[in-house]
Amino acid sequence: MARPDSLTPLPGACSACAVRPFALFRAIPAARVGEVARLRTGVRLTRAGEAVRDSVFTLYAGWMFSWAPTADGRRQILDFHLPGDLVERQGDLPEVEALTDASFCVLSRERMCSFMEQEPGLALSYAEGLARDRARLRERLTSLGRRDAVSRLAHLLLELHGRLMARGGADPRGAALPLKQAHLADALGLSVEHANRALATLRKEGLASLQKGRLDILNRRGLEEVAGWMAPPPEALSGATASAS
Amino acid sequence: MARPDSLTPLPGACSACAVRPFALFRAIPAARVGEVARLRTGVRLTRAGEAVRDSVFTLYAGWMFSWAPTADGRRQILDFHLPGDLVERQGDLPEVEALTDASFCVLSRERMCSFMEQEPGLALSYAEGLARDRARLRERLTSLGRRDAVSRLAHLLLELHGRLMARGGADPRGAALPLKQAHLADALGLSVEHANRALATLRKEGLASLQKGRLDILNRRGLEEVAGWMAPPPEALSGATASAS
DNA sequence: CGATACCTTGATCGATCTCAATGTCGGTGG
DNA sequence: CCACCGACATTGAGATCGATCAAGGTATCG
Repeated sequence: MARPDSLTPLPGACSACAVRPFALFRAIPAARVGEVARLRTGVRLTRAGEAVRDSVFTLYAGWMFSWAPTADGRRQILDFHLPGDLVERQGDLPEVEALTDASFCVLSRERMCSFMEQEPGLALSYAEGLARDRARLRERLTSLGRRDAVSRLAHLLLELHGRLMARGGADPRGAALPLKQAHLADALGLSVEHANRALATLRKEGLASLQKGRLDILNRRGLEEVAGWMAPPPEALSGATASAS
Repeated sequence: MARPDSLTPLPGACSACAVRPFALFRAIPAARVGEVARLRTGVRLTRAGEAVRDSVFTLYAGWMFSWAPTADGRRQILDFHLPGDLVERQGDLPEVEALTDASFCVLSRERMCSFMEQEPGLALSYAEGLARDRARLRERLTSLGRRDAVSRLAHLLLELHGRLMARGGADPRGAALPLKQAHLADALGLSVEHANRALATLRKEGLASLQKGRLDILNRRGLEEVAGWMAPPPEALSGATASAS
């Protein structure tokens, strides 16, 4: 049931890392990848549902999500993390939890900083990732502020599908999504019951269906329509450096 | 009525720039600030309510905001920009509009990028700004997802007050806020009428009042209480470089 | 003085929440 | 094999928060 690769041991050498083309270190020329290994303080495995306490790491396999608690004890999911993503926590926030079994490379914040000071390409790659995060958060903010439940849901499904496509983790008809309805609800600012009804609406309209961890896109055009989707723009300031999208 | 300094001519030399301590270029040692001037392609003035089309600039005086249109023609305000902020647009989005009369320094994206490649401190400073934006967006996302109207409003007022305090633009009792209720509504995902009622609630409870462009914080503790406020955490990955907060 | 922009208030409507069941399915122990 | 259990999904009914619609009110400015 867990993704086959989530607990696979990581390659020892970063040069062989399967997610590097999508990760922070894509910016480092192949010849110098050896130095990257020295930023790493360890490799970890974690089980679905566990909290992750490391403060800087690259997710290698599996999914995670970041969330913030509210005063009344509920939570808001801030972002989902896919293989290759750099995840960062400062102090206690945000909380990061493994959505599936997962493995990741812990990095030394200190060594990263000094490496970035010698290697502007790395700093720019880091900035590029932040700019992407920002763009995604802006899109979500627009959803929560101005779109109704069905539209929000459609939007999130398209976003996740797009991110998976970009790393070869999906085909155009759908993808594996290990989300429970509770995660959708917490990401979209809805109650679980209403998230369920929104999902049912998409299914009844023949637009998309999410069942048993599998997303099926039944009518892409229609789904984009209800989402009020606009194609994501190219890249941020660091666009000059950008490569894969 | 407009802020006195919004249309004041900018100093010719970046070394004399009043907002540099809060801006992207705070990272550049004083001795090298001369080179910064070469990144600048021009200085602009704009009137309140006008759209700004330049794609990278540092706001010098006045306020702006970024927003995204929705499919049904409404809008979501994504962020407010204060003097010293770096503002960036890619392609058409987000839209940026001047909230007050404003003046700003337009930068060459191309020259910025190449300068960052020689000057990692600048790239890190850029990243620091992005990380701050992200933190703010996360907080807003939590508001829109999980807090009610009054709490959202209290949160936004505290956030803006904090940002102004950090640059010496406010005292602990309040600050000048050139926002109309329509801006609050569009930032908080509310109707104007409901934003008005939320504001009235804060006033009636003796927590805060916003009138004629002036925010008064009447009961900070109480305001933080209804906001579900948690003190903002220190800095991001680039924290090693961080200076003022 | 009138016009315009902004704020305020009230009444009604509707989307979403809450609460309370019920259903489904995969596992687990007897 | 079956009974039960826990986690998750689904459905229904009623309560709420905030949207919408419709007037006014107020202030500023030409």
